[in-house]
Amino acid sequence: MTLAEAKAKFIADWGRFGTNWGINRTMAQIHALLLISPDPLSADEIMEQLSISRGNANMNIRELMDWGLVQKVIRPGERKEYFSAEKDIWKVARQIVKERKKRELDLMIPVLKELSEVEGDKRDKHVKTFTDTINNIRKFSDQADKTLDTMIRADEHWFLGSLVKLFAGKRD
Amino acid sequence: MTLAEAKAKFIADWGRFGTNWGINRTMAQIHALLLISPDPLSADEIMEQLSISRGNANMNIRELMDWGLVQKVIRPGERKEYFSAEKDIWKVARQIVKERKKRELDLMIPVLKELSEVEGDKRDKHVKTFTDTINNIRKFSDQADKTLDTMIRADEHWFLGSLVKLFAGKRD
DNA sequence: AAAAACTTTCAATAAATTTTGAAAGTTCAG
DNA sequence: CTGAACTTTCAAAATTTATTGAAAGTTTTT
Repeated sequence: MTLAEAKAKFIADWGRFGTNWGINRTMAQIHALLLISPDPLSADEIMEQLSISRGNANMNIRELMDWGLVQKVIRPGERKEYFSAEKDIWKVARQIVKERKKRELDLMIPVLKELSEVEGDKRDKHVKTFTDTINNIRKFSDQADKTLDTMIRADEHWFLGSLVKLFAGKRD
Repeated sequence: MTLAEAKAKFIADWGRFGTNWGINRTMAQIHALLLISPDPLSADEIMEQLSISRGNANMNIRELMDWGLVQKVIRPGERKEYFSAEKDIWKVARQIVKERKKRELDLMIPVLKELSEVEGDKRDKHVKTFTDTINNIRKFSDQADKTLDTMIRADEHWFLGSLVKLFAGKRD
């Protein structure tokens, strides 16, 4: 496989992968392109390489910056803005965990608390099943909240490795 | 908040949440409905409670069964099929991890291997950045593969709890 | 201050995904 | 077998999401 073929395949696959995770295809493709580019790229280069419009490129680059996965690079003496992606996948993973936690789990926890305070007679099985389920989800979420905070703080090359050892040790 | 209000809110929230994860709204809503139902529900009851069509209900129930999150319940002497969801969220989480791993990570690992074998001179920075990035992702994926397998095998109420202790201990 | 170089916005359009519902299929009791 | 009860399929329609591109906005140079 030539480099050009491999690049094209990686961009396509990463894009497809992204859509499974609620990320739009173009955003994932721009990310893929920047991950494999040795130097920062301008919006024009991204538009050209992915055959997308200026508006689309601009919007998705901004989104990637909001996620903390891409940075703007200004070259002295040049008007144009360039963009580069963090290439260390452990940092990328940590950043994604951090953002998703902030955007999802942190918003859900107070909602679950509110739902757990539903009125009604606990002897009614409908009430009981509801509160039991919500409380079960709350316990899980609270645990996940703490765990993810720890992972986010952990040293990059460390967290999954240690996790493996932990589980492996317990099992033997 | 009354039970009816709480149920409606939970179903709506769980549905919205699902769409962030590449799961369709209806599928997540059916799951939510079954999670809080003390007894199994028939397709007709699901259709009615969520105001959705028969085809939609059928399709998404089947998908939930494919994911191993919902089971068919046959009541002796009745023609109609009923459905119930696993209510233990730790089991639900494990099942989701297991399925996503199977559907995504297990497919991606061989692709990464193929991509890492790209031809070209390593002294070319384009080739170097490409292979370095792919290899970085491969290492991450291989680690994640092992870690997730361990998590999937772990006893239900255990894995995140122990994980938290590990991280907490390390930190202090 | 005007033009040039570039970035951002957003209404219109296109594409992808989801939903519907009627028809076809299946199973079973009589 | 036949019909009733139920489930599945799938093409068409509706909805949601993503993309375009031209116009507006901004910053820098002359």
